[in-house]
Amino acid sequence: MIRVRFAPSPTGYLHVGGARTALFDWLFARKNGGKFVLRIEDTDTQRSTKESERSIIEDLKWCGLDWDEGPDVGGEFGPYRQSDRVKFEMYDEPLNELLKSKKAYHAIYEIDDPKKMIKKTYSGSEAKEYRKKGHSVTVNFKISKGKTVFEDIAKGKMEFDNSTFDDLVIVKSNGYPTYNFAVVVDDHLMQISHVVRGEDHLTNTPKQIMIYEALGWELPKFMHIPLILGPDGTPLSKRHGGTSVDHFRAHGIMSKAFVNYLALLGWGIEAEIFNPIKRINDFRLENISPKPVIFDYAKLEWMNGQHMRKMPIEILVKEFREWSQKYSLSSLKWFEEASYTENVFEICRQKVNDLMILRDFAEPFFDGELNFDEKAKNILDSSHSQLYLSSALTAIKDIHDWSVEKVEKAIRTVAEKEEISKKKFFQILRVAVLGKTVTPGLFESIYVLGRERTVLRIENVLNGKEI
RNA sequence: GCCCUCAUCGUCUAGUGGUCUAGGACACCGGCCUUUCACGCCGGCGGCUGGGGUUCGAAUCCCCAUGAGGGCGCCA
Repeated sequence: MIRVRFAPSPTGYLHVGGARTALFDWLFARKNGGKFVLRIEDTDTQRSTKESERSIIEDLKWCGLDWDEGPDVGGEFGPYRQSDRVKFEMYDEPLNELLKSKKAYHAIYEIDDPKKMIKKTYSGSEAKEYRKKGHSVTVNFKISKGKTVFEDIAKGKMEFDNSTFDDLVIVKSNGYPTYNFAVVVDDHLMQISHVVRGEDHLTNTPKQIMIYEALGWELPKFMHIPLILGPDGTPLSKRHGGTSVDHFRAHGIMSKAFVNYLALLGWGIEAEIFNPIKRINDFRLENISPKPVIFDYAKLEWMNGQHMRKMPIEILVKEFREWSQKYSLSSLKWFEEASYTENVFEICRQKVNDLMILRDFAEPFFDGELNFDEKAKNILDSSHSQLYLSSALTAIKDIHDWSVEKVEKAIRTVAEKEEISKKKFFQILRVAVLGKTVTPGLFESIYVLGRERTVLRIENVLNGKEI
């Protein structure tokens, strides 16, 4: 049985690198009919927060991932939060075994200097005495002599000389297990068969393997996937434009496109726009590129646009509604007329690549005051604009059989009759009707807006203070 | 400093000893379309990090150098 896990620490938002790792874990589990488990590694009592755990879970779900076992869904190997596992004393037995076999020892530190070790002891009672006197005491794992060798699925044979490692703290002075100890115990108890994680854990692996061996436990298979870097080749950070999944969500990237892009980063698949979930059968861990990848914001944006234009319009509207509600960007009155909304989105989606810009394009189509910016005001103030607009108004009122073609014909006719350049005339009309200089196609816009709204808007401009 | 990993256009990649004067996508540049902005279409620019080997033949195999990333926490 293949069992993989994603084990984030709830100390911040879900990072795009984490999301990609989780995606690959998930893909691997699903491809092989295995189990995907979510485990929360919150042994850092200072930095872990419930809010962070909540948002990580939400973002993972947003990415379309689901798990068979986890803190929210339970499972037979629970609990799935390390702090809970501490409460259940799940780390005590292996710890005592290491102590008993003298593969780990209590380290006693100077009272005023918790960095300076003054004594090692195997006696638990002696350690207790020191603790009572105010010393910090940790349990450290003894690194043995020799070499540690393992096979990494991506990188092949890995060999480490144990002398390059120092003894490692496995239980902190506050009693909590450290990462390197907790992962080993949990992965073993949860019967994880494949540890697929970020490359930042590569050199932790030999340390963990030594613990597995000291406990006489069977090793899982390991695979380390490369990290994601920013456009300048340094680790992806806020200064590059955002690193969290939430950042991209907030900026109007859609789940489908985001996951598509993450999958493309490193997955040697002969496709560009695709749904990773539908390509599970083509997924192989061995195909994942072994080199660090640079996150390309522009390509993600392009990909988002591709998905926006390809998806059924009602899905787009639904995604937009969820997005705007989550980020409190608009009210529900926008969506009262479903078919009108779909028509608006249909003409807007042709020209934008993310939900944020889609919102800018769609906004003027919905009821409310038009906000004319400087550029728009200048166009409305240009000579004879009033005259042109009243001609357009008359023409629009006279159109029979409202259609895009009829609208176009009527407007072009006015331009010819008034002997004004189409470019100029169309801009005046565009601004009068939508308040902006950049909009979807003019004729489509007027058609979608409908005669009533169009007429009203032109009349508002003609009667307004603008002119 | 020590240890580990990686190395094809600016970016993501195809390529696994001859079919490579290295293919695709994004970006960029130019053109077309055109009512704005885009989308779309067409075209262009652009790469095997360097040096040694192995071989009749190397982007592909080996070694060294260089560069980049990671690790060396009572963080994970």
